[in-house]
This record gives sequence, C-alpha cells and structure tokens, in this order.
Amino acid sequence: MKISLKEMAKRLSLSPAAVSKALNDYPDISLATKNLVKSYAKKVGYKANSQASFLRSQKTKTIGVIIPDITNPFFNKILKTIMTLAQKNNYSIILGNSKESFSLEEKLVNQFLQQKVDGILMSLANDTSQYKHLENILANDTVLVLFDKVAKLINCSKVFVDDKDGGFKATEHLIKKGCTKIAHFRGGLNPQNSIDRYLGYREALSVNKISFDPNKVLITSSGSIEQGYILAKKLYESGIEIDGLFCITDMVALGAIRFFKEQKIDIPNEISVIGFSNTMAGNLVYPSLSTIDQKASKIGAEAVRLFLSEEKMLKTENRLENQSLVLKTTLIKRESTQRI
Amino acid sequence: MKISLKEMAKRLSLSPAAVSKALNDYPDISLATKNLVKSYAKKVGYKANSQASFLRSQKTKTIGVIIPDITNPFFNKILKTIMTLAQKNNYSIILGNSKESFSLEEKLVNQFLQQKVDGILMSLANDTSQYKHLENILANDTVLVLFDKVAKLINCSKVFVDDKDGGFKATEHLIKKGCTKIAHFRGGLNPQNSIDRYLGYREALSVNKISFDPNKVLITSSGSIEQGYILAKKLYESGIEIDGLFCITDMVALGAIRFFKEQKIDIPNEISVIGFSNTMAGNLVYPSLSTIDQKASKIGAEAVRLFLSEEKMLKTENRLENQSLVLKTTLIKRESTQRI
DNA sequence: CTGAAAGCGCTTACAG
DNA sequence: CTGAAAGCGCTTACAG
Repeated sequence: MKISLKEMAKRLSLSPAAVSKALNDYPDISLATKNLVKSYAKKVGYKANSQASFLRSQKTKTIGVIIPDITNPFFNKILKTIMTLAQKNNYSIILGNSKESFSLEEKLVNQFLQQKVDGILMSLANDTSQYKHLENILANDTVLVLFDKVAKLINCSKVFVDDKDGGFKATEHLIKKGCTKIAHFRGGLNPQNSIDRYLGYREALSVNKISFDPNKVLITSSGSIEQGYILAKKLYESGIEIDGLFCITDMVALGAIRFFKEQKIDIPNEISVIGFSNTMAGNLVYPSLSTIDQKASKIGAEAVRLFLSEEKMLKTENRLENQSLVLKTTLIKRESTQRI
Repeated sequence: MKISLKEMAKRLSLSPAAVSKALNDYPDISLATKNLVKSYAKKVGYKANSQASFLRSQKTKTIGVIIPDITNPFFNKILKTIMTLAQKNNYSIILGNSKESFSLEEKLVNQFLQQKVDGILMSLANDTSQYKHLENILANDTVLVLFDKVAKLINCSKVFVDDKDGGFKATEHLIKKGCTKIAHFRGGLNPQNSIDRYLGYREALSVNKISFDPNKVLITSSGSIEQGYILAKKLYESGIEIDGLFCITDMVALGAIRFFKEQKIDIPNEISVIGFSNTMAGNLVYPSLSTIDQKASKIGAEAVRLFLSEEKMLKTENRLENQSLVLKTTLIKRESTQRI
C-alpha cells in the first residue's frame, strides 16, 4: 500500500537522490525525469513522510500557536486568520490552550520547542509574569511573535492594541454623552491590557477635569458575565452613584447591564455602559452594546506576516528584526450609550 | 547551546543507546545510571528532538483535528474539550479549519496523513459528499473518529447527536405550548444533521396530527443570523400565517426574532421560537431563546476516548473496533416559548 | 544531468 | 546491566 521514496526509485531505475530532487523541483534534473517521477508518484499516491523530510532539512513548516482561552471569540477570530494565512503559506498549526495558566503555557512552549516548530505565535496567560520560557524560545533560534497580551520586556516581534488609547476613547465617549460619574470595572492588576485600559480611563477623566474616585473602580479577574453582574450589584448596594460605566470586556458589560435591567434602571439614560472587544453578542442584545473594536483579524494577519518576515530574515541574514506593531482601536457606538 | 543525545552520551562516557534507554525508563538499565543520566539531562536542559524520535518509533503522539468552522461556538466547545484531554494524555493537536469546503478538507486530510498523525478527529464539511479521503485515512492504518457531522457509510468510530430526536423535541415543545402553525427554517439538503432535524420536525407534526405544509419550510444554507432575518422577512411577506418557528440553529432563530421584533410581533405569544445548539448568545438576548442542547463537551470527550481506545486496539490487536456513539439532546426552555 | 554516500537524531533488536 | 550496529525515510553536499 504505502510506498517509500526508495521503493519508487527502484521501480523507476533511478537513484533515491534523483527521485527526491525531481519531486522537489531541483533545477539540475531533466524535465523528462521530473515528469516521469511526478506522474508515477501521483499514480501510486506517493506522499513524502514529513517526519523524515523535517529531520533531514531541519525545517518543520509548522507554527505553534498558544492562546489563553480558546473559547473567547476575540482569540478565536485571531486564530481563524492565523490559520487561513498559515495554510496559504503551507504551514501547519499546532495549537495550545494555556487556559490563562502560566505553568501550562510553559509546558506548551517546551513541547513546541521539542517538536522543532519553526516559530511560536502566542498571547500570554494572565498570570504569566516571568519570561524564562520566552527567552528559551529565542535561545533556540525559533521565531517568537507575541500578540495581544505581550511582554514589553522581551525583545521579539509583537503585535498589540493600544489599550490605553482604547480605554481613553471609551471613557471620553461616555463623557461626551454627558456622564460625569463614571465607574470602571477593570481587570486584574497584572495583565498589561488591564493596566493600560485603566490608565486610559484615568487620562480621559483627567483631561476632562473630572476628579478620580477610587471607589468607582472595581476589579474583575475572570472577565465573565457573572462577574459583571456581581460587581454591578456590589456597586449598586454600596450606594455609590454613577451615570456611566466602562467595562474591561463586553462580557462584563453584559453582566452589569443584566443586573441594572433587573433593577429597572434605564440603560443608557440613567447609566450608559460601554464594553471592550466588540464581541458578536454585544450586537445581539437589547440595548445593543457600545464597545471598542480591537481588529482581531488584523492582529492575526500581522502576527503571521511578522512571523514570515522574521523567518526569512533568519534564513538569509541569520538575525531577527523584532518589529513591534501597535494597532489603534475603533469606537463602536450603539444603543447602550445613545442617550435621548 | 543545544545538546544532542550523542553528545550527552560522550560526556557521560556512556553509549547513546544506554542514554536513550535511561531517559525512556527502560527496565534493563540500572537505577544509578538512570539517575545520573536524568539529572545531567535536566542540568543541561536536554530535550529529545521529537522529529527524530517519531521517525524511529513511528508514533508521533499527534492528533489531527479538522473542524468545519472554527469560530462556531459549538465546535469551539468541542475543540476545547478535545485539547484538554489530548494534553492530559500527552498528545499534540494539529488543527485544520475546513471552512465547510470539501476540497480544503481533503487537502488537510492529506497533509495530516503525510505528517503521520496517530489519528484524525473530524467533523465533515457541509459539502462533503464523497469519502475517498476518509477511506484513505483508514487505508493508512490511522485512527479515524468522526464527530457531529459524520458519514454514515464509512466504517469508523463516530460520535454524534440524535438530531432527529432533537428536532422532534423542539417541535413537540412548540406544539405543547399550543402552536399549530409551525414553520421550520431548515439547513441545506445535503448535511445529515439538517435532514435529521427536519425529519424530527415532520414526525412531531405527524404524531400530533398536524398536517405538514411545505410552504412553511424554508432553506438556509449558511445558518447565519442574517439568513434568519431574511427568511423571516420572506415568510412574513408571503402572507403565510404561523404561530411557531423551529430553526436549525440558534443564530438563525436570533435573526428571525430580530425581524419579528421590528414588526412589533410579540415573541413568544404571537410566535414562539426555538433554536438548536444552546449557543451562549441565546441566553443573553431578550427574550432569551429556547433551544436544544447538544452537549458539546461530551461529544469532544467521547471523541478523544474513542481515539485512545482505538489506538490501543490497533497497537495490541492490530484491528479497529469502530464504535458508534449516539448522544441524546436536551430541551432547554426559555422565554422565547414561554407563553402567557 | 544522475548517482553513491553520508547523515539528520534518535530507538531498537541483538549480542555479550 | 551496557554497547555496537543498524535503521527510520528522507535530503544534501560531492563527484562524475
């Protein structure tokens, strides 16, 4: 059934070397031989054993992708684009789901290195705060592209969103709509995007001469709908008055809105709410959710583009360029901030 | 920097064979040697080159997974479970997104076979109607597990949902709520799940002595929100009266509901709507969407379990068992069918 | 333009 | 308990 290159060579009375070269279109093989070999290979359904080719050529044509949460629609969109472009360039994808866990992330990196992937494209887990595993990637002459959740200290290629600017836009939008008592449900203290969105919030307040009130900032680590609901309840029961709310993610915003609706609070007229990410769900609910779009597929496309360019650089000049790309966000205005 | 097994052997004054066996815990190596080798390997950060091990041992510890739409939350949940269990059993995942295209699916299968994956777990694309590529997997002594969208004609392991029963449950639920003029937005004519849900709809009508009206059945191929909206509009403008609607997916149902709401039609009292899949979005909208739950993570878990058991069977008895597993669905009652 | 030889980095019978 | 040798299935200098 299965036939090896050697066996094909024997049947065609050629050397294995000639057959290999013919299949791989080496210029020093006659067209006649190439045609003979290729048509025979097609006839018997010959497929080269990738493991063997890889071992010899030291290139696996494989990219390792690590994502913190595979069910998150934002990462999903990024992944989709990465896969489409990888396929187009004849790369396979080995996928890892770190589940926001540093130790799993570390394990996946080691596993991928062992498998000799040509590059690793990854977004860091929330509790990743040391970077030995990333340095290890670079030390192994493997291309590393960080996207979305990146480590600023590591010298590699990066694509990420200007979160501070995004947080600023979201908050300023609320201010323009007339909100003056604006709360913020932020993420954990560690992840860079959580910090930056918070800083954007602070800056928008400051630029607009609205004094900052730490009691209006609550922390959600999970970023889930349930947490949004719970934080909204906590804020409401604490008696702190607000007329605007900027949430770190759409999910948190949807949870908060659900609580406010249960309290018969008019969204957006009593409290305007804005999320972050432009998840599809935000467009399905009533009131539809204003949000900040992060251009997921652009992030994915740039990550692959950077990988390909680094890979080429490594091959031709044996060095990396380490480009950083910062993408701007876009404000999406919907009903949850459309005051009458 | 990087060190090979051979180099390690030299430094430890051992043979490469002994080092390899020590690392892989062969029983015929002394504990002292094992400890020596392992601790040294750890010290210098030695990691076996997977490509080389694979080539020699003919096992890649890799599973190829092919999914028709990677952004679909249902497949996503399945994928998540598959990945968690694969990781737990020390398998890597190579992922392919067929985008519902037969030719891409075929290409991915060939690519995976070339990479000598130990098994392929896949859900078929909607326009897959010939199965040579599947037979090819089996002919290559590679385990094949089909899930959700399966080919009944192919003799391999399968996990899928009893779609006919699901369609029956959905339709009967509408009937129990008092609906007598029930429309169905079905999927394409080819996919098995589309056919089966439709058959369940027919059977529920027939069992309950409601005459079938072909004008109340419309076809959506994409299964998108937009199509749901368009079909609802088409039905509405055609003047055909209905008081219940069963949609092939939640997305189609959400699109239909959006149109009906724009027409100020009372959901559920004028028209009750039920979807299929139990997508998260269905729980976020108002009215929340009644639906049929397909137990995505159960499907994923069973797919991996079947793979592992087939893999073992192949190793020990050199044959496959080809088990088929049919999972029952569950009715989820929410507001979109909760008549007052 | 084609072939003989070496080798990628491991593992696996086999011998002792 | 350890080692020498062969080999997994390819590709790549090198020679002619």
